[in-house]
Order: sequence, then structure tokens, then C-alpha cells
Amino acid sequence: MRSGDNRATRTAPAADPRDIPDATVARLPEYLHALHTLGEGGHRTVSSEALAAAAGVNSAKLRKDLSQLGSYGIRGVGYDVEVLRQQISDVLGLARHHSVALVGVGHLGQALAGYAGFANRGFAIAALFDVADETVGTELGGLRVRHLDELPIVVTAERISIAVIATPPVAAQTVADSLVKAGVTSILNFAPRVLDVPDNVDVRKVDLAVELQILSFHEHRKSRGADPREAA
Amino acid sequence: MRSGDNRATRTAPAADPRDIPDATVARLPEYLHALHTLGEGGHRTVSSEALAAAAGVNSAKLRKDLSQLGSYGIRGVGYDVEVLRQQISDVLGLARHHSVALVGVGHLGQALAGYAGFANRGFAIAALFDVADETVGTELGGLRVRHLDELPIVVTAERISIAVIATPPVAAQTVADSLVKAGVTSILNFAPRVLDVPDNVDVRKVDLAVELQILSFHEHRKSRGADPREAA
DNA sequence: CCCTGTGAAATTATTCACAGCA
DNA sequence: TGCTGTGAATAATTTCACAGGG
Repeated sequence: MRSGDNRATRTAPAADPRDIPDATVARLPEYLHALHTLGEGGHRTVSSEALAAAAGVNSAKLRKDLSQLGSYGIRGVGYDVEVLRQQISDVLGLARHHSVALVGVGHLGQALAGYAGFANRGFAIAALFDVADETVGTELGGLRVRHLDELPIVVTAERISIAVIATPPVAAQTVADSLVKAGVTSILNFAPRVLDVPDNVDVRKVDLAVELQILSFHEHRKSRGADPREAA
Repeated sequence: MRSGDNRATRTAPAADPRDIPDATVARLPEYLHALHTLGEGGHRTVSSEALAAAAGVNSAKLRKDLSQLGSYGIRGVGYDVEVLRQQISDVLGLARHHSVALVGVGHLGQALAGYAGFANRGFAIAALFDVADETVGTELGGLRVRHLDELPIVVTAERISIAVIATPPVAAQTVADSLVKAGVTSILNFAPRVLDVPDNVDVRKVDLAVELQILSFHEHRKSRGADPREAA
């Protein structure tokens, strides 16, 4: 890549978000969480070494990551916990409040709807959808479950841009199509199904069984461990 | 790492698992799933192009991945669906049946316990643990929820090597310690907490809020899109 | 010819190691 | 002196592009 030509970021508070590598973005939430914990513990500043340990990464990686977003630590001291927290929040777009639609109120959907971690971190479930007669109309966390048919109206009216799909796999693509048409541009998909969406829509997939299969591989590898020197 | 000293794998059907890159391992379950779907659809063979499309990756990557595990496709034709399915299963260690312990039977834990995707793909939840009086002793999917105190005995007795942590964050490290002591060597952690475990234990973390925060970043980036030439 | 398998090139990510500021 | 920020080195991953077998 061309380097050194975006001189625009001289004293900018944060770098152009387009330039932040995916790998870094994926770690920012972890840093944010660690900072939150440190802040609660009364720490005003933190070194890259300490923050890295709290987030479970090595300190060179942490510093490189933070440098991507133009963050200025204090040499000889470390980072101001509160300032850094604010900066990461800004880059992640967490200042803005996000309304999230949740489609599929089965077991997993119910768990997600009640997941404290969402509300805590600026994501409010604003609408719930399902198709089952026994589910539609019930209340969950103060929200009435609506029929999927209402999705286009509600999502459009509430300007919801992020949605979570927790439906059975067979319904996922149809739901995604409907969400996209209603203006959603980010989807978190729990259904084990590859979704086909336009380029401007981001999809992240979480497949619980896939995670276990990856662990299974490592188990398998370990039990084959004829060579105990392995881990280098 | 030294290479070339475990000559045992001469004509072995699959390459030494130690040599398969992580990025590839993470995709194998997706290929497996796609193959399953194709098999049900009556396909006997499949080209790298078609399988890649079904799995949502590009075909060069797919071929490179499959070549890592020594898989032999048929030039001019493609891969035998059944053979490839078997081969990936073997590499992932799915031939062996895996008993899984689930700790934390809250909303999320209940959803996980009932998740069809686990049982479907060779993972049987073999034990449930919690500490809440109103949960311990209840039945869930034919299994009695046991008190956390019983964890060491049960996990050891049933030779459980894979566990899922779905407890509140504050309990996660204690639970992990206990699991490790009882012989568990792979942990899937849903609690938003960095776990400290010995080197021989693999941990995979799934943080639902992190996924949303990553989506939030992309939303933020999109809405900043002052420059339509973007990708440059 | 079609489609796999794979070297080589390109890109991306991680780690090292140290100059330089507080 | 201690710790950040970052070039440079290394490693991992992806993509290209094509030789060669069926």
C-alpha cells in the first residue's frame, strides 16, 4: 500500500476509520472492556503492558493498535484510562445510541433479548419479531413481540440499522432480504446459513457449533500428541 | 518449529494436524456444513467453485485449504462430496463422540443446552451445572442440573474434555480453574472475561456484545462516507 | 478442456527493538 | 528513567495464475 500520503491526519483526534485494520477493530471492544474494569477499580492511568495483560494480548500489539486510532498516550506514564475509553468509544461509534431489531424469539432469541451485555454497552433492543402464534403478542423485557409482517414498517419507522437474526436457518435468508429492504445495513447472524446480501451490508456470523468444532480439532491434535514438545 | 522429523505420516490420508493453519481450521466447519447441505441435495461431486460459493469464500482459498489436509479432488471433475465430508470430519476429530459440560444454566445456558446444532454435529451435552437453588435439581433436556460442587467428580468420572462457560463474568475464572483441575482441556467461554488457563488448555471466546460493537464500527464508518471512492 | 493443486506474488498481521519525549 | 510510538523485520494469510492430470 502507498504509505505516507495521508498527511491530513496531523493533529486529528482520531484517524480515518477507513484505515483501521480489521484485526485492530476486532480487538478494540476488548480494550474498551478492560478499560472499563480498570476505571471501576480506580485506576486513572494504565501502561500498555498492564492494559495488554488485562485484555489478553501482548503489549506491542496493543500499542500498535492504539496508534492506529491516533491515540496519544503519555510517554513514561501510560494512557489516561478515561480519555482512552472515550476515544475507543468514538471510533467504534458507540457515542451514538444504537437501536437493534431482533428477529426470532426462540430460546436463543430470548437469551439475547435479556442479555445484559447489550444494554450495558449502548445497544438497545428496540423491536422483537417472530412468526409463531404462541410467541407473537407476548411480552419480553417490556417489549411486545411483533409479527414478522410488521418488520418493514417498524424497522423503517424506527430507523433501525442493526439487526440480529436468531431464527432457524431455513428462515434466515428471507429475513435478511426483508431487513435489507427495510434499510438495515448491519446484521449479526446466529443462524448457520450463509447470507447473501448487497455489498453495502455488513454481516457477522456467530455459529456456536463451529466454535465447538474448532475446539474439537485442537482436542484431536492434543490427543495425537506423540510429540510432547509441541507448543514450541 | 523443526519440520520434517515426524516421518510417520507417509501415505497418511490426512496431513499432520499440527501443520494445518488456524485460518484453515476455522473454515473447515463451514465447508463441512456446506457439504452436508450439498449431500442432502443429492450432489455426488462438487467443484471448488461451487463449494466455495456455498461456504461463502473464494475458490482459490478453498482449494488451498483443502490441499492442507491432503485431500485429493479429481481434476476436471471436483471433489467427491461424501469422501470430502469424511475427510474433514476426521481432521476435526468429529468421528469421536464428544461429551460436553455446560456450566451456567441461565438464559443463555438454557438456549445452548437446547441448541440443536450441537447434538446434530456430534456434541452431546453430558452435564449441566449451576449454583442457584432454584435451578439446581431441575431438568433440562433430560438432564438434571447439578450443583457446581459436583463438577470435579462428574467431569473426571465422565472424562469430559470440552466445557462451555455461560456463567456471569464474575464466576468465570473460578469455574475455569475448577474445570481445568478436573481435566478439561478445551473451553468455550461466553462470559465477557479474559480467562487465565495453562498453556495446554484451549479457550475460545464468544462475546455477543463485541460482535455488535464491531458492527457499530462499520455503521459508523459507512455513515462517515464522505468519500465515495473509499476502497482506493 | 475443465478443474485441481500449488508455487510465487501480494497483502495483512504480528513482533521486535529502539529513538525520543515526558 | 520509563514508557509510548513506530519503522523495520518477520510471519501468516490471501490471491493470482498456470502447469498438468483426468
